[in-house]
Amino acid sequence: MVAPTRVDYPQLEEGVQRWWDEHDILNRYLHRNDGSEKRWSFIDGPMTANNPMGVHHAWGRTYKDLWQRFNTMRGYRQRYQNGWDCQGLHVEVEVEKDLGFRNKHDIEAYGVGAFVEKCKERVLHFADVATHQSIRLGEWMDWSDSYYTMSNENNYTIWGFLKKCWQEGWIYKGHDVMPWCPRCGTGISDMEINEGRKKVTHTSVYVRFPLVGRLHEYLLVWTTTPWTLPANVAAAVNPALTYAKVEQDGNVYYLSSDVVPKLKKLRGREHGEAKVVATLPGSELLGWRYTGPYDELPAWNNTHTEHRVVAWDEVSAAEGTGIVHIAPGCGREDYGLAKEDDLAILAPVDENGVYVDGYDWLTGMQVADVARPIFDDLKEKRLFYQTESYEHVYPHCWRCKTELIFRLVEEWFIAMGSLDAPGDNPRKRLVRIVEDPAMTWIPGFGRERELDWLRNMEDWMISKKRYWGLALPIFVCPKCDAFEVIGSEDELRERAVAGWEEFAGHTPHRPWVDAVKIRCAACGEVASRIPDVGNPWLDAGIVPFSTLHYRHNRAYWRDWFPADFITESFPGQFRNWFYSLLVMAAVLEDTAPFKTVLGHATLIDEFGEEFHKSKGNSIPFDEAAAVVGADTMRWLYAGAAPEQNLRFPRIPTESEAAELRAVGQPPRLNEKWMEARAALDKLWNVYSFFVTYANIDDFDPTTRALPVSERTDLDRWVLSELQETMLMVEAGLVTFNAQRGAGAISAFVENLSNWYVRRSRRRFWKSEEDADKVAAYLTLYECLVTLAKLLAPFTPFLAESLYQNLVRSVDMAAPESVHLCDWPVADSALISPQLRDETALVLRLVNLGRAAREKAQIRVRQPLAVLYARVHTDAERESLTRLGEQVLEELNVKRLELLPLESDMLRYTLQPRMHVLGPKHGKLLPKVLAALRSGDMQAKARTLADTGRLPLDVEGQEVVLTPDEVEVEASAQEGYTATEERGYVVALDTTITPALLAEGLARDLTRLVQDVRKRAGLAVEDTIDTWLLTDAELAEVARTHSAYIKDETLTRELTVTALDANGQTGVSVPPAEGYTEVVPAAKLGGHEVVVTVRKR
RNA sequence: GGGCCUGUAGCUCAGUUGGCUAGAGCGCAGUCCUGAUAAGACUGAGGUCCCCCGUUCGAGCCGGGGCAGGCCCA
Repeated sequence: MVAPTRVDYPQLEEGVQRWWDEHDILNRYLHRNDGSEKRWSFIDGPMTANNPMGVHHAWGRTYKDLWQRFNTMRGYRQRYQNGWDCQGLHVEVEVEKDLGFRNKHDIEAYGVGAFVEKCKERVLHFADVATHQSIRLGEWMDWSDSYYTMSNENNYTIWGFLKKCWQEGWIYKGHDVMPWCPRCGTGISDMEINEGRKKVTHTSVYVRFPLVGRLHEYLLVWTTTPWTLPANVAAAVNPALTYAKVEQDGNVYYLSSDVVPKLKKLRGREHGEAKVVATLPGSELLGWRYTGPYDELPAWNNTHTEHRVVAWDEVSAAEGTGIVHIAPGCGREDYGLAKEDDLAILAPVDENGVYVDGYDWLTGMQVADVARPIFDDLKEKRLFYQTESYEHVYPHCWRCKTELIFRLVEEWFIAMGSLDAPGDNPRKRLVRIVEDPAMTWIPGFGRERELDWLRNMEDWMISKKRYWGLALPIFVCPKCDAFEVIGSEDELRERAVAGWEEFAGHTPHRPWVDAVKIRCAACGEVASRIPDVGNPWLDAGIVPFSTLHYRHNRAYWRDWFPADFITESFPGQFRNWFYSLLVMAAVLEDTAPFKTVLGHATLIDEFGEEFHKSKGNSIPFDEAAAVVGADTMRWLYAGAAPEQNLRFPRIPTESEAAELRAVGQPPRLNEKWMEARAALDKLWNVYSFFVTYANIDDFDPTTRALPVSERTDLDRWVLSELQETMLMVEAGLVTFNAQRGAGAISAFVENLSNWYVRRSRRRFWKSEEDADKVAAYLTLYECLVTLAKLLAPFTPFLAESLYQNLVRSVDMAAPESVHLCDWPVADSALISPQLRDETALVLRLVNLGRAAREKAQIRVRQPLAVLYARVHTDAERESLTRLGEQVLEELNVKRLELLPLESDMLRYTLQPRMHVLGPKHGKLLPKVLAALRSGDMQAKARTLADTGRLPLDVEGQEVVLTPDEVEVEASAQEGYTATEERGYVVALDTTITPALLAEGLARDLTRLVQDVRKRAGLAVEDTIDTWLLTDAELAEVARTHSAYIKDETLTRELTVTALDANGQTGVSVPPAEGYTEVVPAAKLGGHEVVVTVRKR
């Protein structure tokens, strides 16, 4: 067995990984439970294979691996399948960047087929990169069996899903207004829009709309996007706002009352004085007709409708005129309003932002170029009022910085239906599934979040006008406009009337699948697939079907569906993965796709910022692993509260780490990391301690045995704690609470290190090998081996290292790896509540004793004669007669005396127990308390102690209190060196006799020699000869206590030489080859001493 | 505007069904202990438990109303 005192985690992990690889441990782990009756189904949410993995991905992956490992050790058969998310715009964007493309034309010119192949290549590359990074994390998956959402099976299973939706009548073609880059010719998603907002100044314009039937009366409207005026169909007012009727230059304007002052500023030279002649509520304007600014255009004339004033609650007077120009084809809110109020919709521009036919002189012009011509045109038509510079934050394309426009596009949707509607629909199914308490959400608020989304979400827009993605299997007939959905590759082949040969042998992607034509079932015309690709969440949502062979092996699917467990980062997933999983399971089987979902919050950097590639603060996982180690990160993640954002501490830079490595040191981490890893470091210390002495003693645990019943209280206590820890870790993990599990392990390591090992050190370093020593070895060994197994799911590398060194080095019959071991099961017979309580009592008294020493300013090395203790119960007094020795040893006191009740060191106070008295006395309670607290407390305490009852006079009535209602608490009388806590009192006799003083000096001296030994570079077990040169007084002490000093310092021969009053020595001269230190007088109670040690 | 969550020590957070003098870790100051320890122990400084109102003998906790922050949806 070998264990350095300091551990270099990254180095250790590299070694363990190499060993795993050499011994094919992963494979044996994957097949360990092949024959098991029990199965546990985990489904991996696919990670985007578009970039290397950052440390923020490792949080969730730690959870995934942790529960798989835990359940493997518990004997559950599993699939261990990892997944990669492959299709979508984010991949296209990266490939476009790589190729230097700027827009869709570049892609078309390059060739869609070649471009799609590039996307595939990129995905395969980064799946490979992330696989290696995940292995570095210690994540154990069947890496040869990862699923890819771009696979044929995944895509065709979605086709089946879409066909089912279509058969139910839930697929439809709809329209939506979305942000659009006229240069790139593509829609911009909500995620993308957030990256491109910029502050800009536009020339806004005030326009007057002439009211029909009210001569010279106008609505005054305002817009920052003049190019949308030709698409105007309505004007919106807030019915709750007050509007003013203003007279100016012989005309009448309507606008929000709040804006009137602004009008005076605006009027400029062209307009005269404005006068408010009346006010009226917005509701009165509703339904008024007006003449639109571009009614002369054919596009408007084709609508066969009129412009009118409509109501919109969102209209405010904060900007503009309180009357909003509505162009439903050019604005999201406008479009929403149009649907509500059944307004006409004009879509004036094409995908390049150019006016389409029907807009007369505008047709063929770019939106970016029309502001000035439109102002001129309005002036000519006498509709122009004024322009105004307006600064605001406006969305831009995050790739090419072009200002976005809002544009009506045709998209495909899955209808969600309404909860109020009659009959069946997806929304009803989804809500029912998520409301079912059989589904567990951790943290619990997740369910409400998801339900909120499900109740309020719009229909699911599944189409995107791009290239790399699911080919939506929707075929539209050019003649009769009927559409149908093809549900599988077989169906496509059967229906194909053209292009099949061209497609055969390709993946179902653009452009190859586009070649296939079918015959319209309704009219017999040849129909083509729509060019759109699918929303990538379809790809991820189908996974519980596609990867479980839903189409071809229903028995297998039934075996693994639904998932027992999924875990992902909460933010976003409510409307992404969780949502798509739910929709697909609801549509296909009307059932839940998973039983338990664990969500975690966001990993943030040391400054509280989210990790983001574009911010430049992303930390590649393997870089961090090389410095802090994978186990350290895993421990940080496992110990974190999943519902709270987790701060990732700063890691040393490459150069800092390299500097230390150059001198053979592991990278030094900051306090935050040290704190996060404290339990692991502490465990390593204990382990290193054990190995040190086991080596010295040549201790072999396989050849020794000693029944637990024959071991000491201390041993049985720590074994009891160990069993309880096992129960707690298991209880935590079974309920998907890793924090609880990690916390239990940390707490145990703390107890093991700070009490068990601290109290047991002497048992290990004493020279004779008796039953007590064997007991100590066996007990500590048991603790360490069990900890290795408990830690295996959390920190697989460290656990393996401990296990190999502790177990495999002595027992070749044991499982070859800790990850092939069974999960340790607690032996409840070893749990002793009595020992737990007794040890807690000892610890309490020790702490009180240390505090008392602090108060008396007497260091622990100075022995004292008597410690007085006051405890509560007879049982506690009895315990102390057995365990008092531990208290005395720890506190360096000779004798323990229990204080009698009547001791004059104590005084008593009466503590009312509110939760008993409160319900009993209610409103009378304040008076009862007053009566209790008045008068002689000591006498009352005595009465209660003697008679078991305490009568009180409360407003002439007798109220009797009993011991379970009032607690008698002892505290120390003033003037004693005593400390107390909740009625436990510890007092010290601070008299230091000359004998005690000498003994204290001897201990100081011993400690000094130990320090010298250490600095001399001696090994722990080296025996030495020691020379001391000092004054007569200390020399005398050293001679008196020589046996003690020799024993403690492994000194065989101790030579003490006293200086006489003149500083002259006697005879003995220390050898020149020894190691000598002069210890100044200040360090040893005023005695200077020269210490020499020499290895024998 | 709607939903969910959060507000307690300098920082990060606990705080059980309402009950005595509100806790922990880190950090800070001091003392101690240590041949396992980059460890540990003790003491100290540090709080309007976001604010207001209510219920109650009693509110950090329950109810109402605000304020501030986060996430999501409009």
